[in-house]
Amino acid sequence: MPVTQFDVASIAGVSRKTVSNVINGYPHISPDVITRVNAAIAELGYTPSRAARSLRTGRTRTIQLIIPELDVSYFAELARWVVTAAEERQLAVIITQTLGDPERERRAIEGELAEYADGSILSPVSSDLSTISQRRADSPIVLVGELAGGGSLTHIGIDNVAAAELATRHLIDLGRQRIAFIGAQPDPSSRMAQMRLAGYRNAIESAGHPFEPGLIAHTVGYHRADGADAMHRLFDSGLAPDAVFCATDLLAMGAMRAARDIGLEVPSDLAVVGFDDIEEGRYSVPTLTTISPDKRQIAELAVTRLEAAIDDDSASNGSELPVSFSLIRRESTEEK
Amino acid sequence: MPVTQFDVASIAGVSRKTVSNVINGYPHISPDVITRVNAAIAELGYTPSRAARSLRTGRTRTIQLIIPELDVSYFAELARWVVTAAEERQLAVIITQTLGDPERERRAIEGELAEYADGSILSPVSSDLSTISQRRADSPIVLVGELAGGGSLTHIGIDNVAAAELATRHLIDLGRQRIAFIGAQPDPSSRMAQMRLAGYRNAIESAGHPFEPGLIAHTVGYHRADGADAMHRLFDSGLAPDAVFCATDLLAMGAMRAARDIGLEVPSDLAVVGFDDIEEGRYSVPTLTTISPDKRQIAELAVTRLEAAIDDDSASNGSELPVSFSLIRRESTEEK
DNA sequence: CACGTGGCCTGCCACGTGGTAAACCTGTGG
DNA sequence: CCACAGGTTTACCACGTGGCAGGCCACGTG
Repeated sequence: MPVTQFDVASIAGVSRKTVSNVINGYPHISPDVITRVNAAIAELGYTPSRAARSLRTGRTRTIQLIIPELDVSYFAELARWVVTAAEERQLAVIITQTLGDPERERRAIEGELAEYADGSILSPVSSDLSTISQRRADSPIVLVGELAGGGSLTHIGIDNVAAAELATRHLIDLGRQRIAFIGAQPDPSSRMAQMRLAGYRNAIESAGHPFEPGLIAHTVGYHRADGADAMHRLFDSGLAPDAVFCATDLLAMGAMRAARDIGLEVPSDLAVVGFDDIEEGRYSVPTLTTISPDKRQIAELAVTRLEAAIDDDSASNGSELPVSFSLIRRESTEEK
Repeated sequence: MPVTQFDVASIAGVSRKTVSNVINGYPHISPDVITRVNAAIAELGYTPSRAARSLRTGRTRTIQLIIPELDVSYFAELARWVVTAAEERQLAVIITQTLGDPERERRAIEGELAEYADGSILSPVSSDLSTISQRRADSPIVLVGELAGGGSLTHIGIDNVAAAELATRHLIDLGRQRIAFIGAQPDPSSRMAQMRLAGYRNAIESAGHPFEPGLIAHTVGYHRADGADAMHRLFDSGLAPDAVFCATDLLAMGAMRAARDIGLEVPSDLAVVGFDDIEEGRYSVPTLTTISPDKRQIAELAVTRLEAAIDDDSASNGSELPVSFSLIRRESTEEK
């Protein structure tokens, strides 16, 4: 049987409401009563009922984090900082995985949990934004990931096109001639892949290189295995790239592993650049040059903006919050 | 303004309670009413209030997963499967990070969230079990990780001593003579480190090797950086190990990276075995031999047992559920 | 002395739901 | 034609909390 404010009140010798007032910091309470109530709370180990409080106030102090997969390093690191930032603000975090499935994503956005949570942070996969902004639930949503504009939603993320361009130009500056791209998606709804590919293409073409479709390797997902597969296919095609820009660090890890199996030396035979700056790339052999988005900042901003939108409904206007990024040079693109 | 059963009822032309009955599958309802109520629910997009339902029933269908750090691969993978298993059972998962801090761990176990959640899955760090079993909150707890017996709590995990012994014996069987251990902890409350060290020692001594304290490298944590530090220290000590068993895969990754920086070849100069079988080790250069606990099984068992303990209070007796493990041989311990 | 004034505390209500038990309706047998 | 049974629907209550408004008391002022 849970301890309620009634129990505390009877021990402290006050009314139940006074206990509530003490807990909520109501200004006009005598120091004596405050002491007695707090003592009773401590004695009984009273904990407010989250359910009752939520029912009364309409707030749950819970947010939902919707990501594709928790064990993909980028999302794990992002989740770490989201949970950390939320804890500082006394918010609980419910994590929902979409597994890249649009239907799961839709349920996460429109379902019971979205209604329960005060707000959601969504790392979208494939949903077009129209679905999102037309949903019934009225709790705010903050989008993290690609800065896909247009909607009435707040977006937080780096400029993917510019970042991909920077990464590719780095390879061009190294003097590489045949620069491949790993991680293109046949599905045009994957904005992330589209934007990173666009950045790659910009850099290639503005450097006067020809854009060769044969150097674009499509992948099913963004895991290590996909990167390894793509690398093997690129090699088998006979086009013999001397550099590759991978849409994610995990793809790059798989690609580097495959390169080694093929007998290519990284970076001398093949320079590799990734995207995400997961910790793994700081210790891999060789260490991985990559685009580093400030994940901690993304998480902090997302939680901060969400909290603002929760406290003040009008704050949920669709703003774009750019986050800084940088190119981290490591062994995988050292000069020959 | 949220849609409630009243709104549904007025559209369907029935009482509010009938709506509740339809939702909860009460047996005696005319097909006509069921149809009308369901139509009204769909029309309004009604979603039951989690808060009100929780207040009434005392159940939240939410569990808490308490782990040290979400971005440590082992926990990320474990969390993935916990969330997956929970979703199948319509349970929401709140993730709390302890960051290895006993105080945070205590709060997670005794605090408001533990009370709110129907139960918690805890990957303990340093708390002695007495604290846990004497807590006030009465929601069940399932421990995952080392099988630290004794308490009245359910434990799920592999036999750490036997697993560590198997890993170390593998190095012995390779003919290695000076086998180091990375990941010992000065704090004796870290059962995980103690058990894996004990297994290492068992294997060393039963093979007739001397147990050399100089080959035991202590670490502050279990991250890649700690492994790298430890490797450098081992090398600087002049003891020149020809093999090392690391308490976690991340330590092994750091150790392998440091070995390379030092100029040691893995596995020829130094064989390395890890523990956890994180995906990274399947693609690293070299790939990592490791102890593979069945993380998916651990997660499934944890969620299953927790659900059982929730539905039936008597099921929360302290049982020990062993999980299978195996040694995965990879490049880091290939024959010279 | 009477009357505010303001600090302190309390009673009442509603949030949305599910359990309990009673009311209703329909058809059947005496 | 009435009583009864069983299926169907409903009224009432409680879960634990915070907002609101009002009551009580001591003190200072006219």
